Amino acid sequence: MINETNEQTQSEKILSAAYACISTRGYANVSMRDIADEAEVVLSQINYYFKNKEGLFKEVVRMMILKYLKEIEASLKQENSPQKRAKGLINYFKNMLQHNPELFRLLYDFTGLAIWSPVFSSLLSELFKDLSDMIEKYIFKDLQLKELKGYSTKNLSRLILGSMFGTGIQVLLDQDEELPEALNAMQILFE
Amino acid sequence: MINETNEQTQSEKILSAAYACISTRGYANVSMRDIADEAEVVLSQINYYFKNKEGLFKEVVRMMILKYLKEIEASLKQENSPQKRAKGLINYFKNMLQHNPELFRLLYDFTGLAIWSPVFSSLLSELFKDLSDMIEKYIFKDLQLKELKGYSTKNLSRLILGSMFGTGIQVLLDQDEELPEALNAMQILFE
DNA sequence: ATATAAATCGGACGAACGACCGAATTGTGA
DNA sequence: TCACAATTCGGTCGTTCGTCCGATTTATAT
Repeated sequence: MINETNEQTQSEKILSAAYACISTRGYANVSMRDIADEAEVVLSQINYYFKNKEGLFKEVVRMMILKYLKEIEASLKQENSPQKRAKGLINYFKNMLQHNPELFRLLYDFTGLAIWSPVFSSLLSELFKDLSDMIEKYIFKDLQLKELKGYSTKNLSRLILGSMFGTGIQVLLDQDEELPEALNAMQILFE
Repeated sequence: MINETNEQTQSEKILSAAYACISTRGYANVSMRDIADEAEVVLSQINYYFKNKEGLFKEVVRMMILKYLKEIEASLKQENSPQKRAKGLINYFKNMLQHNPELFRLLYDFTGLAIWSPVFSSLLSELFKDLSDMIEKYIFKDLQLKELKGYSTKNLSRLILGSMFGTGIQVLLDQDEELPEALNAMQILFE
């Protein structure tokens, strides 16, 4: 009997454990022994399934990327008007920061890793591009040009993505409970 | 003869070397031996002057914080109108990303460290607050309320700071030379 | 049932790390 | 000049890390 439906394979257990460890403690503070323990698996199993630490981390990044792309597209296509879609995106981010900050920490952490490692920089760079394209597609496609005030929708999308990211990290660092409301101000672009 | 003007003391040499190493290779990829070599100093000297690795890194962070506060305030007070000051701030950021990306990398790196370490989170959290207050003071103080469209100047300042930070990291990851222009779109807030 | 492959296991390796120590050297004040 | 403190130096200690290996167990196909 292979792969009973409600049971995780070894490699899945490892991947889940790695995801959990890194998102709660940071990639720099997690060892392969930590992950093996969390997965209830012997250390050498990680090398068996993922070759080395970088191979495992790459899979975790891929997992995270899929999660972001899926969730954000879902939050964007819920509504119809550009304004409502922007609001939906903002709410998704505020919600994540409040109830699932680990996911945002993971993004920040791996983006930091990507700064110094070419292997990860291409992965993360693509994620930011995909997210920006998604914002452009769902929010700006239907807008009349006059509302863009001379700025390209590509740049505006990058700016919106950047403002969410940059505000998010401030929320994470600051215990001020009002800070997430700063994200609302992004709607000023559509008024 | 103590501390000849054009000569660095040992602790200054160590601090400069640490700054250089971390800003070009990331704090996670730099060892105390690397820093000692760069500073042309024996390893144990670092412990003598800074006690331990954390003590040294804290001083580097303090150094970086002063640099940011000083340079950004200078770029803000150059102009007089809120619009021009915003433009000056944007230009400072674009300039830094192009000619001194190490400085931005340093900020991103230590902010990432701050996520997981309480010691650094208070330092970085204060920096973001100070920068946000600075933006509020220099850009929004003179603006009429009607231009704020119901959003608090505090939140708008956080959003502006966040959009620069979040756009900056995208610029760093992406080799697209047009991307820094996305920062210009921030001026849409003042039109 | 048997041979072969896949998976699991415990353990060991060399390398790198931060911290620390005692000795040697240099500087300072009486 | 001398005693004492500050500084500099080379080296070592214990720990942790990622990787790798050989042996054992389990699954698969003939």
